[in-house]
Amino acid sequence: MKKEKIPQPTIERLPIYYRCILQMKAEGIRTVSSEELGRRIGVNSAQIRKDLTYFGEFGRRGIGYEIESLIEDIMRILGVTQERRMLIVGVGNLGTALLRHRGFSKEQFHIVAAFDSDPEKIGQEIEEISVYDLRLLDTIIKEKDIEVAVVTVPAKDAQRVVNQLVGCDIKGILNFAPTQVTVPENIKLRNVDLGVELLRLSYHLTNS
Amino acid sequence: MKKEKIPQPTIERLPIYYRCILQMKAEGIRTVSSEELGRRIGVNSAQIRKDLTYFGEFGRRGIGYEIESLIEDIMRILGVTQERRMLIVGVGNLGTALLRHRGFSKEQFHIVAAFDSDPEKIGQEIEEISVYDLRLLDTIIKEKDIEVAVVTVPAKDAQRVVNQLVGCDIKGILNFAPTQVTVPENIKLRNVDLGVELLRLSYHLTNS
DNA sequence: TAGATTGTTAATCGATTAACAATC
DNA sequence: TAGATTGTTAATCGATTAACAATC
Repeated sequence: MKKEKIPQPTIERLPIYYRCILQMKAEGIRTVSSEELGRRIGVNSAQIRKDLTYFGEFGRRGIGYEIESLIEDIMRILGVTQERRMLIVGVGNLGTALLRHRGFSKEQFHIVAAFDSDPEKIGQEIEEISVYDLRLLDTIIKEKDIEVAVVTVPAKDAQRVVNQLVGCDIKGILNFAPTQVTVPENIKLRNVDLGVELLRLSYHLTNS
Repeated sequence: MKKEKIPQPTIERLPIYYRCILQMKAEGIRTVSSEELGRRIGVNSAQIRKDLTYFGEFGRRGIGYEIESLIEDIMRILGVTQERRMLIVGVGNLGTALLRHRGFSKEQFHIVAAFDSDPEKIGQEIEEISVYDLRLLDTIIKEKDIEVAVVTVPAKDAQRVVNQLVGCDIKGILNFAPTQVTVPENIKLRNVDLGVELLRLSYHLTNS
């Protein structure tokens, strides 16, 4: 689909660029050079130019990048233009917070269903989103045409839930459970592990 | 303090190794080879051996690594042995979830105070942790000898709060606010941005 | 034209990995 | 001794960055 392989670090940085230029737009700025953008984000300006040219030529020599159009271009690259329906498995503290969190279920991602196996929680509504029995996963995913799953279950249940999701043809998973899970390579998996982040912080606090 | 510079990717991986061998210990496994550990985590075995030898010689040729002692060694490297007192600024959905989240405030990190500027929230207790007026930040940090701050305030307030924290001699910050904040270089900062993770997932879903 | 800044090449830097002597 | 696996070197791979022609 693409001519040249995009380096993983480039992909990791793109959303950061996107966030930064959105903020600049809000500040009323119209145009930005790679130099200025790099300064704000803390990366080399050549890096930014190179990252962007993997996807096209978005700047004007002597001028810089027009913010309005760069936003549109990066939106297209990231696929932000396409709406995506999302579910949450595990309506504990974190899951509930993410359900309530305005801004998590915003932009293109919409949480449309929640799941738990606790009978106390099943049937509840949180922010107008129904909590379903985990056993209905397959039915509801098909019914509501859901592509993405957020996993906020305890570590011990994570792999089982992920297996279930994979079986239901979910395309992407954002895993918050503090454990390594595996998926077939056609499924996109991203891990967000708060404990691991604390350990990394701990390392830096200890060794400096 | 260290002879050789430790590569950043090595530091990022160490907590992953730690998590994995903790789990193996729980499974009753006594010894592991770099080959087996690499297979579980999904990295090359030479990578693991190299990462570990930045810090010492922990294995035995022909045998592998003894899990019990490797855990102790990595704990020491990560500084997990040292208890650290932590606060949360911003008692919204996410902040409250983290306060309640058993396991976040476990191991060496203990949440000992929470802060907000909303009079409705100030004075409350969540999981036996008091919510203080943000203006008391300096006093309480000194009083309770707090080193680490978790920031869960809205994006627009993040930089101001971070500046306040820096002024109070906080040593490390875990920032959940979806915005780029800057700190002096002697302060350790880690960003966890859920929105950015969703954007990265979006990229992979769109381009594949 | 002069100044600014991109897109791109090529050099540099750094991280990963294959290979193997050391050794359990 | 034979087999396994580490620690470490050196080769490979890939990412970052300096430099500059193109061009606004």
